[in-house]
Order: sequence, then structure tokens, then C-alpha cells
Amino acid sequence: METFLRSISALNDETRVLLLRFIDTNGECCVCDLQSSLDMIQSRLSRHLKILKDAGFLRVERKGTWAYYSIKTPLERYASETLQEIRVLPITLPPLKKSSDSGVCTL
Amino acid sequence: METFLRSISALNDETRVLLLRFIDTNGECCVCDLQSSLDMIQSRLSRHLKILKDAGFLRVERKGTWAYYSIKTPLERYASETLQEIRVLPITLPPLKKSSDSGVCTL
DNA sequence: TTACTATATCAACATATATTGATTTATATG
DNA sequence: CATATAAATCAATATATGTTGATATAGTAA
Repeated sequence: METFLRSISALNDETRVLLLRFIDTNGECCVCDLQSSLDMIQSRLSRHLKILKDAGFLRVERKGTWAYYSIKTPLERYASETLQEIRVLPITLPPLKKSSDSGVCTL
Repeated sequence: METFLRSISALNDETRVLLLRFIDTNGECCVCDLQSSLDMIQSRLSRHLKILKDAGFLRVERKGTWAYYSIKTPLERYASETLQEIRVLPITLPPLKKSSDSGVCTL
């Protein structure tokens, strides 16, 4: 029950569903790419990314001070079903704006 | 997004997951059967049953002053996947106590 | 070391949701 | 009609969660 509710409560927020869809669509993103693309402040993103990671939807890879978030693979069966559901939601995604390309965050 | 989040937020509560599992296991239940079986007060049950119904997990059939709740059929694909997930959660269900058998609620 | 950078965490506040007991509604019955 | 019953809704309160700006942490580089 605990694990199930952790998954569900991670999904129970429009910001996090958008994040999952965005990262699923665009692949691995660092936090500052998400900041520039989704127009969200860093503390807000950090919070939601942690919740999605703790619930088993995302993985993080750290390179120096940078943190790259991507969809965890493999996903649990139900998490995978959920991601499929999120893939077909009629969401208008903002385009990916890479502010990490130069190796320095261009914010 | 709206519909998806309505489903998710309906699931985001231990009481409602328990209700789904209980009704799925025991079949159609009236509110007072749930009161006696789950030891919950009526207003609390009424609230949660409404949320589950509005999210498309339950249906209601009214007979006189009684309301019988059961799992809606057919369920949407994702709702059905979710119910399967709930079926395998390690929950200890209390036994069904029918307080509606005599036609009068024996509370 | 010091300064800088990207991210994480914290504190304060606002909003959303759950619980309870009281009230209301709808239906049935005398 | 008046009364009773089952369920729904409401009002008050408590708890949980999201947002923001400030601060802390960890890594990098001078």
C-alpha cells in the first residue's frame, strides 16, 4: 500500500505529470534545461524531481555539479502503464531550450 | 490532463484504495454495509464513494433510500490496470458485515 | 585557500484535502 | 399529513502539500 500510494501521490500534481511527459519526450535533461524550457524556478523543479525520483519514475546521473534526470529504466509494470497513459494526454509541451549546451548554464 | 488527474487524485488516499479493494472483493455494497464492515462513519464514506464514482471507478444503483455501490463496468483501460494493481496489494481486508440483510440497517 | 556554479534544502506562507458532528435531502411508511 | 430511515451535504477544524525566496551543500577552478 505504501509503495502504491507513493507512486500515486507522485503523479498527483500537474507539474510533475508535465515533467514526466517533457523528460519522456526530450530525454535526459539537466535542471537548468528544465528551468529555461518550462519557466519554473529551481527550487520548485528540484522538489518535484526528487518526488518523481523517490517514487521510481526518474533516475539521476550526476556529473560534477550538474544533475541529469531521465526516465528510469526499466520501470515497474504499473509505472510503465502510467507513463503510457501520460504519453497520450493532450498536453501542449513547450519546446526544449537547452541552457546547458555551452557547459555553462545560460540563465 | 484534467481527467487523468481526477483519476489519480481519486486514488491518492488510503481510505479510497481500501474501499475499491473491498468492493472489488465483496461485490455490490450499500453504504451501511461499508459502515459496519470498515468501521467508518457515514459522512466519511459518502464523501469517498462520491469521489470514486465521479472519477469513474464506481457506479451507484439506488433502490429507495438505499444506495448500492459497485465497481463500474467496463472500466477505462487505465482504471482497469489500476484496479489490477490494487488487487495485488498486500492489504488485510476486514470481513464483510452485512447490516442491510434484514431490509433495515442494523447499526 | 577563495570564489563561483548548479543543485538541494529550508522557512514561511498559501492552498487543498480529510475528518467529524450537525443538518439537509429523498424516499418510504403509518 | 407526520415520522422514520439511509444517504448526501455542510461547517468547522486539522493535516498535507505546493510555491517562493533565502540559505546551504557539493563540486570546480583560480
